[in-house]
Amino acid sequence: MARAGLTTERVTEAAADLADAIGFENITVSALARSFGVKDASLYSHVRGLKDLRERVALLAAGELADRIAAAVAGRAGKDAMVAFANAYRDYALAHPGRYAATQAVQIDPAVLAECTAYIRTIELTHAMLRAYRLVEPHLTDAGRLLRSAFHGYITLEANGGFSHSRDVRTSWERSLDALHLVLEHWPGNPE
Amino acid sequence: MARAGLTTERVTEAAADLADAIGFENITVSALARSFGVKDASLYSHVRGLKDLRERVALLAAGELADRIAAAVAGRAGKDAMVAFANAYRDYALAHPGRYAATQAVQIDPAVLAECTAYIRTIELTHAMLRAYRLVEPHLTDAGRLLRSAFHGYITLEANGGFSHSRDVRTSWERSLDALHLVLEHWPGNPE
DNA sequence: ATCAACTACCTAGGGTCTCTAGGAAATGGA
DNA sequence: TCCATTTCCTAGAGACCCTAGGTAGTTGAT
Repeated sequence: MARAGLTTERVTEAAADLADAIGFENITVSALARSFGVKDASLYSHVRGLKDLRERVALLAAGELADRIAAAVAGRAGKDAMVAFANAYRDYALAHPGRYAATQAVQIDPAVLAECTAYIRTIELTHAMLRAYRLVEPHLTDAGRLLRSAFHGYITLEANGGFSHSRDVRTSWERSLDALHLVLEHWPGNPE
Repeated sequence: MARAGLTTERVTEAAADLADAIGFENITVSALARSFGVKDASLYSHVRGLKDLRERVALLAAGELADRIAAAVAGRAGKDAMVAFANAYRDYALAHPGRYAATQAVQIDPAVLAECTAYIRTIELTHAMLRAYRLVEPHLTDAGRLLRSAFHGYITLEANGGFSHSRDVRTSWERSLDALHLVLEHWPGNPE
């Protein structure tokens, strides 16, 4: 009886790959076990259950996303940083739809979330990226929320076919980034 | 054997209510049957299956949402219309989280979508609402996409607890609408 | 009022999935 | 080599989706 060499990490990563392939909401313990050539029950030694598995995929993806963003914004400032942030975000989501869906679809246990820094890092990176725009609180928070909303919303709608095919999405996205840059420079109520 | 009086419409509506109560992704044929005091198999006379049921809920919700938006923007123009649109959208999503999730989570069969006007109406309403800003194509399309993205993203993040609790979301939302109004008035590349 | 046609709902059952309990086989260190 | 640990197994309960085919309630025509 040769062993498959399962570990929590390997199972999580395989689940993430599976999610990218067939959609996050379609991953099952059974399908994952099949992909390892192993019985369902075997996975329960490495993962508490489906919910736990999904949570792990979400945390994995959040970490990867934060890494990509961090690499993209490093050494940049102002509009340059904003565009790099946005594109890193969008590229990751389009390249890894299942992983990205995980970051959004999972309601993370607050206790787990406090221990994991991936989500917090993304927010911190957002604030750092906004630094050059010299926004003061509460405008900094408001602008950060709008930016993340716009990024997330755009990618979700794009991935779900919410845009008609009449206009190239890439170009449209870039024009939206121009618009967001403009509004960050002239945020209503923020002292010049 | 008293009858429950099931019809396709009543089943769909009950499913939508159930979705609002326990979450769209948690609705099951079994649970729905239980809520009617009926066996699972009985529902299959009215609905082809779970996929069909979810699709019907999505179309129901899309229609309701379009109605709310239409009522909100009627007789308004400019920023007034934009804010009314945004608030109608957000209020509906927060009041009916399951229904709203349905409009996003379901990949509608293109053939069905062509017959149903609800989704198209929302896009048309967006363009009508933007009329006062005198955007010319392709800026009109780009701005419409950014707006819908921002609305959708904001609501999704808010509903999933994506915002820390340090700043009031309602106020933050209103400042974001101010910002979006500003950018619509000065859309980059659009002739004044 | 009765009978036929239709519809609403049923029972029965197969298949997939989650998850638990407890057992056997591979692995690594003493 | 033998023991403890870990890895993977079999067995089985319970939930869910869905089909096939049967029964009972309702409706309309006669």
